[in-house]
Amino acid sequence: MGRGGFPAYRRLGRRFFARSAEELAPDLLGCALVLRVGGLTLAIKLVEVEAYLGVGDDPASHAFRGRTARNEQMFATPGHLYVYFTYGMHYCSNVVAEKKGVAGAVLLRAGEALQGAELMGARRGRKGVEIANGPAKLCQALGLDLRHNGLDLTRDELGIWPFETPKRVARSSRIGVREGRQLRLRFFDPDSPFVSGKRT
DNA sequence: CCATAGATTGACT
DNA sequence: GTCAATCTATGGA
Repeated sequence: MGRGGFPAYRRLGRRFFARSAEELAPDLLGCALVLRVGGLTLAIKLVEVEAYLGVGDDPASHAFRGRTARNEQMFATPGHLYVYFTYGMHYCSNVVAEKKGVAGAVLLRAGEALQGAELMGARRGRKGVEIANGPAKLCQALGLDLRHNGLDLTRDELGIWPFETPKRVARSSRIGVREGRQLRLRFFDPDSPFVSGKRT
């Protein structure tokens, strides 16, 4: 049995992820992202995510111009993990949505440490809200990089569990994107202090 | 508080 | 060659 209150039978399965990124994104808020490695459990409650759409639908999406080596996982079976490297030094992670062959993903932007805060804080050189209030910070806290690209969140060492339901869900345009600003595909818990910087 | 520069590499045009 | 789904330090109000 999983220690830390994340038993296998409660883990989110394929069906939960198999829908559009825009539908999936808000339902990920309040869920726990759990990594089990070396007998250790790290858990983060998701408080901010962004949906990225498929080919030709969303100029800010890595999949906008079609399939490439980098964005391959955006077309994978739903429930997989898409990790990309950016700005020469950072990793960001996404949950794959839609159905196999159709691109769509949800960027994990920010969360609150639930378990393993000491280790994650040490990795980040920060504490409290600074542990995972940004997509690259969240990856650094969990130690996620390209080795984790393509993991199956329904079976592998990283998974997602229902944890709590946010009282409210707010919606805004996405952060750090130039095009596609009219698409309001950022979802966050407006009552959480653990969201990243701006909150328009 | 806010604004801005620099870091640093690979993917894509 | 250009620039990115970012973060941090620093400098000024």
